[in-house]
Amino acid sequence: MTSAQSPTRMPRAYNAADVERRIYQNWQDKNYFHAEIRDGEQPYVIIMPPPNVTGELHLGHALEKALEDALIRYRRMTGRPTLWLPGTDHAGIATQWVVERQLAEEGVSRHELGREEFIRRVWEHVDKSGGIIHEQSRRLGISADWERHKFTLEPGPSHAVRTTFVSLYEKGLIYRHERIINRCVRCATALSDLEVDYQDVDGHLYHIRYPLEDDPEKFVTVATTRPETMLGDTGVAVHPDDPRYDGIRGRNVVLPIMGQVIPVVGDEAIDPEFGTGALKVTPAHDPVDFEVGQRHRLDAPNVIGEDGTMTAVTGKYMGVERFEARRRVVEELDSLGVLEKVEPHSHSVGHCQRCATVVEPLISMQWFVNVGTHEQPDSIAGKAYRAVTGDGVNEPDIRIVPERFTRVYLNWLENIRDWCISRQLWWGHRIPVWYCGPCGHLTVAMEDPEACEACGSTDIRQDPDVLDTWFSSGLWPHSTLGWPETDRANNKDFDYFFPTTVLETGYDILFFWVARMIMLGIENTGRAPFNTVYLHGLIRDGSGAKMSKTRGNTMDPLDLLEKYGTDALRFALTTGTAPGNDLRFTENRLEAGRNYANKIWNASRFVISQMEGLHLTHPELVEGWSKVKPEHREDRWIVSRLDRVTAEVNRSLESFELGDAQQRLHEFIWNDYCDWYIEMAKIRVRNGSEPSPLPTLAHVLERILRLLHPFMPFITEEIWQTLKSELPEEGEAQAESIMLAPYPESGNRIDTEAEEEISLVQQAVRAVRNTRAQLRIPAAQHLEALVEANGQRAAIEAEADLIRAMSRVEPLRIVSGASESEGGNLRGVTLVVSPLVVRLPLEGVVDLEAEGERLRSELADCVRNLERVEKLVSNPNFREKARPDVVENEEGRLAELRERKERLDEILEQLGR
RNA sequence: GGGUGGUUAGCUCAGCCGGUUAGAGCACCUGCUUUACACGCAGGGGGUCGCAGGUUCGAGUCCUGCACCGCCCACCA
Repeated sequence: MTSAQSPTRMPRAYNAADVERRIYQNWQDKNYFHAEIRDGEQPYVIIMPPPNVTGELHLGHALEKALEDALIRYRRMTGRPTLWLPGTDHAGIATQWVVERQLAEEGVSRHELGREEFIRRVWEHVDKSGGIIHEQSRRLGISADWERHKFTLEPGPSHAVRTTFVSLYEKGLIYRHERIINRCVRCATALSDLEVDYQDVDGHLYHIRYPLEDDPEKFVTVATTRPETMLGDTGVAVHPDDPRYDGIRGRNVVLPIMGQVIPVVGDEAIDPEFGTGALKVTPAHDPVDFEVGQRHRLDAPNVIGEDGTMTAVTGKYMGVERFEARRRVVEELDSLGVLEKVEPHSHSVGHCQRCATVVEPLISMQWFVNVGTHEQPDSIAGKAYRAVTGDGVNEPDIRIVPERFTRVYLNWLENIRDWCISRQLWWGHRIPVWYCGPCGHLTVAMEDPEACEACGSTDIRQDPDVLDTWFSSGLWPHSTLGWPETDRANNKDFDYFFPTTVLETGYDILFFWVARMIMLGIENTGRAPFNTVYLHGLIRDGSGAKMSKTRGNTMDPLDLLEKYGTDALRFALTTGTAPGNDLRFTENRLEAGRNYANKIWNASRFVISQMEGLHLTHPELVEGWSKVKPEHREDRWIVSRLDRVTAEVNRSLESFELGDAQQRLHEFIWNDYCDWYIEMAKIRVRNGSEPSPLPTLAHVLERILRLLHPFMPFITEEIWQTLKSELPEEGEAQAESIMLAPYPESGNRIDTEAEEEISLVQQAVRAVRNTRAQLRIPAAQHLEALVEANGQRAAIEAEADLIRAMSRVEPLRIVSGASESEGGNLRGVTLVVSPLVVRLPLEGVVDLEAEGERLRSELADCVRNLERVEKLVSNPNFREKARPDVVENEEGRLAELRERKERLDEILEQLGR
């Protein structure tokens, strides 16, 4: 700790907890996250998916925020005006449910409380716990523009909701209609098709006999999974061509229990293969039956009420809960002798996404958005469709990453139906429609009306329903930016930041949210709300199961960042996965992240300790780093590698390949910089030889920190600030914060010659180390070595110190070729790193017979390869058709293999003597 | 039923437009208190890239078929 070279400022191990809060506070205090409008510059904008107001941070949020923050920090560093706008969703049904549950504990229902008081209670809850998730998000280090935070229920977004409703109503795209919809009897509201989850349930198929009206001895047997609905049957349907029912179609049957006379109709929708081929038609409680009923003008009495109990229509069953009714109806049918049989039957049953109650399809008056079909050019669905496909002339406005989700999106639109947007809830945006008592007119208005706009009566009453939460979320990219105010003088944000750049979210809400934003965004603004949809996958546990509280396999991101550090968590979430793919998450990944952070910390600690107090002023450190090419070969090598990786990382970030970018950086930092370059540099540092490697060490480290900053913001800032204090007070590294420093661009310093020469040195060093390990020669023991340079003499001589130190050979003799080394007592192990030959005089230690064996097998390998490449290169087809650079590559490889073979032949010949 | 993804080292996964001897992390084996780091260093083993055809000078990568696993959507009474 207190050794002479160890800097006192940096502890031995990186301790994330010590630095994160302080750094984040500083970023916030300095207002770095706030986006400024800079006219003439193209902004980069991401609107954050708004979490539920009562939600708490989970790993999915952490992943989403890590990805978005990386994109945002990267663009901010490239100098673009960058906005990341956070927000919160009121989450109608979810929030209402939370508060209702609290009330239930107090033994009160919301109805007892009344609407006004209930809403007051919800606000109370929201005020208390509403900000939690964003407080938690801050721990992730995210650079969102908190000043621009929006909540769906605050005036701006609410005004957008109202404007949209009124405008769609006036365009005839919102209508009220009686329709069969999904109702959750627990939540007491209608649900959209998307809010219903289907699960296979083991049930029964009941076969029931309906006697013919005019011949009671005969009957039609129907099969159903829901016998209680038979109370509402108004027909029986069979296939028009089903010969079993010839002579029965067109006649009537008598509905058991109820005694009603209902017709047998022929309908194409009936599958003769299923059950008995006869379907009992309950138009009010099944979507298929509803359609059949419509086609044959059958009545559709609701026999199950909105509360899930049987209605008055059912007579003695009135008020009986629907599943109890099922039991009793089956019993009664059995006692009547019309229950033919009961078979076990597995089928899919819809459940409320929120509370898992079995949904009840029933006929009800609801509000819908008319989305039209994808083929209609001017329909909502049609425009949303063409935003992604293009219109045949222009390029599409929206690109989806990864691309495969484009088909999924289009496929959904191809089958879309009108969207039920009314919810029988209290928490949300109230539907701005007033019904007139006397004249029945509907007043739909921006301002709450005092009187009916048609007859002037003040006897009006507002629709009690609220809008689907996704209706307001669907406006999010424009409503958060101040739409409908689009005039620049009044609203610069919308004018400047819309359309947004990237919409990043999980693929699981592609339909719920992304599609709705595209539909409503285009409808309202005439433009696609974003250019790119970037989708991430789901986080799963180690065995691939979805994480859920009920499964008990969740991990709390706050615990994890406490234990491993935020940067480690972010690294763990975003590395080693491709866009849109699910991620199996284990603590292993976190350990790897923590180790990585520690590695960077210690490499930096070493470099900084060497620099302390020296006040280096080398040109590399002062200005035009990208133009300065260092003198030393290994310096040129690491700088060349740096420029390569810089180019790759930039390219990967541009194309949303964040995992790729991280992997490349990781490899460069750990292998090239730490394992090789720092070790090489130490030799010169120890020898005190000039020029010092310190400027290059510092330069590359500084660049590494900036390259890595979007992914690991805390540790990079912490080290950067320390490093900066040792650097000259001018140049790229002198921003106040690393997050304001420019993102590195690749310079013009790729140096293939240095890369090849250093690669030779590395191979030679590896070969010697390998030999040591195999022969169990202690690392401390020096070995004599002779290198035949074969054309690389200048480079090898220049790097001799390095080879000596890294492979611990001493003395090291360098000769031009084999002829010079003959006669020496250097028989032992011969290593071929063509064109180099490295000889280790280990006669006696190594069995010459075995050594010959090893070399012969190496030769065999070489020859096999050589033959393959020779064949390829001499193939006229290849020369003609392959890209020139590929041909050149193969030719280079051929030369290399020939050289290698020559060396091996030579050595084997000597050995044979 | 429609759509879509996967099958690559013991495990988890990268591998973009087809082009060196297929990679990473973890795990495993051997050695190492080498003063940045044992959250480490050095070295090593391990893959006929699901199967069968085809296209191509060349296929993990493209096409067809098959097998198995997964996800989404759908009006399976």
